Amino acid sequence: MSEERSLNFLEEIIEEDIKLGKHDGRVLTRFPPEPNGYLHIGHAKSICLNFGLGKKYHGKTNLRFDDTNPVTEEVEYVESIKNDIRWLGFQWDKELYTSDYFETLYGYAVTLIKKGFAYVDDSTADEIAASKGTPTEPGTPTPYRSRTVEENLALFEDMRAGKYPDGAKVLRAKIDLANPNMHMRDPLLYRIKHTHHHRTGDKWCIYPMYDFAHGQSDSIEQITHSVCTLEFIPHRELYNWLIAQLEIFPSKQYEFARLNMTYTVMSKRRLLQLVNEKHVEGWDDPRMPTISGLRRRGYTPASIRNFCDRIGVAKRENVIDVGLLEFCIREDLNKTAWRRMAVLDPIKLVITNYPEGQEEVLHGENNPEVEGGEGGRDIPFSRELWIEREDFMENAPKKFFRLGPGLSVRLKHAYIVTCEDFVKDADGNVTEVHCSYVANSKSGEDTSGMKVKGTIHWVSVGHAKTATVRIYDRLFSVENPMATDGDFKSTLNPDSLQIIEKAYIEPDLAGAELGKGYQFIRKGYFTLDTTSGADHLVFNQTVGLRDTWAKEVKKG
RNA sequence: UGCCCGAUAGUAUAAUGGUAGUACAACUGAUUUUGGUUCAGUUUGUCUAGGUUCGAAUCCUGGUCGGGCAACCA
Repeated sequence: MSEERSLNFLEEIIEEDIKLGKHDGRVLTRFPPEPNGYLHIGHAKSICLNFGLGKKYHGKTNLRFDDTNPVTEEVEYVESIKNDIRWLGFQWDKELYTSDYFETLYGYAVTLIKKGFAYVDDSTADEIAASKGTPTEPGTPTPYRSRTVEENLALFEDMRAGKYPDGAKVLRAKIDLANPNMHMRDPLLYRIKHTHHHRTGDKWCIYPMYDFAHGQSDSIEQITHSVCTLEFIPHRELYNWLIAQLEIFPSKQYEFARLNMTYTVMSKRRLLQLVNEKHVEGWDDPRMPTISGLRRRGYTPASIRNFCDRIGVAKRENVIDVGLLEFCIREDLNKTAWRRMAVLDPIKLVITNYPEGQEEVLHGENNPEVEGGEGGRDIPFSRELWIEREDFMENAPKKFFRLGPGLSVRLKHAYIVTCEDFVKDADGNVTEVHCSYVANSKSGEDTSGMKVKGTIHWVSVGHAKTATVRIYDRLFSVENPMATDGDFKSTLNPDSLQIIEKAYIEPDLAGAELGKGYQFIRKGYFTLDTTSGADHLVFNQTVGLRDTWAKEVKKG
């Protein structure tokens, strides 16, 4: 631990604050999701950041649901969000809801009205938009801007009492219609929505806007460092203005660049679209960049935390290569996944000089990366085996270290075999490969002195179990689906899911556990799908192994 | 056209006036009973023009490029 890791800009700010004795050195952050969708890998970045900051500086982190818009929010989302955060390995200090502060927020609004800093406006949405002017032209006041404090107080009370229909009136801050920052041109504070809220039920028919809820909630909780994404930068002036007028705890807002990743989209709105239009199975489809999707795909919490650590935190717009995420999960699984053999695209291999009916039990370690191999399992061996179709070539090039007429390979954990013949069907497809084995070449007791370049995996025909295996590829076929001219969905990768109905797996895999990662030797990392059952195993591919041979072939 | 934010290898991210470093990617080689892993090595970078300074990625000025801002969304 000699290398001192450099600080990101937020850590620098916090360390400076601590040095200056701000808030007596206290650090309190928060993660503020709106319960209107599932969490994705971009949220994971924010979660790791906020909880990480809290932990690093001996502070705490609240989980606060930003539930000010009952139209889109649901309890289902609340539960999934809590589950995902826990699964990622973080524990919040307090579980809070902006809706818990509705009464306080209402009081704040009254305070603002009394100070002459807010008014009730009867204009329509279009009228208000027009009255705000444009970035280059100042706005103009609506006829309601000059209402008296008493009038505003009474009207606002009536709004709360439900005397007006949706959209009839809003409460606006009275700031500056000519401000170069559009967010300061009398922003909306409250709107009328006669909608059932997932927590407050029908108690309220007016709901605060983000700008009149977020900063105030931060302040109520005495959040010291309120970290959000770049698009809120222009809101910061308003955030500070409201806190100053209300004379409440001065939380401070800081902004960092959200995560973008190649070959996917990263907004709840678009992910919801993919779900609703059935381009994927659901929020937890293994191709989705959601936490639940990654979990079902076989990603581990550690690999995601590690990823968030490596991508860094800055204010520059960025697009992370999805290859880095894949590197992180391979790095983790290589050290932890138990090795097993599975043949996904089978052809039969017959060992012509191995006695019919003979069987033997071989041994394979669970994990060669660990001293002692973490134990092992028995692997039945016999005369007829399934091997991978791609491990045989009729006319093999020089660098093909697998089977072909006259070529020898090692069968993993077993014997060296030499190909002598093969059988084709009427269509010219190879159906069987005939080999002879070298009896004294058995793994662990090889006295043959033979050296072969290649080792291939296999499964005994008579002992094999079957499973459905799902192979996943990137959801989109272009790096940036949003950069396309038309609909981003036109760049969906039609081959993002390949289902192998009948793969042959070694018998031990029948006892595979949900949530555990396995390496199918030479193929990749796999995990049991949530829909898998004892009578019908279903595996999802988490990620393939690095494949330098495929690269070689591609190069020609 | 107003305001705001940003710009360092292909992608990210450090260097806080003093040797441009790290990770991923790419490439070469070694090892290997996984064409995996591991190990060794190579290639590639400060947007631009001025200025300040003994010295600038860093400070200043102008420009260029990218992003954001005019939801009764957050």
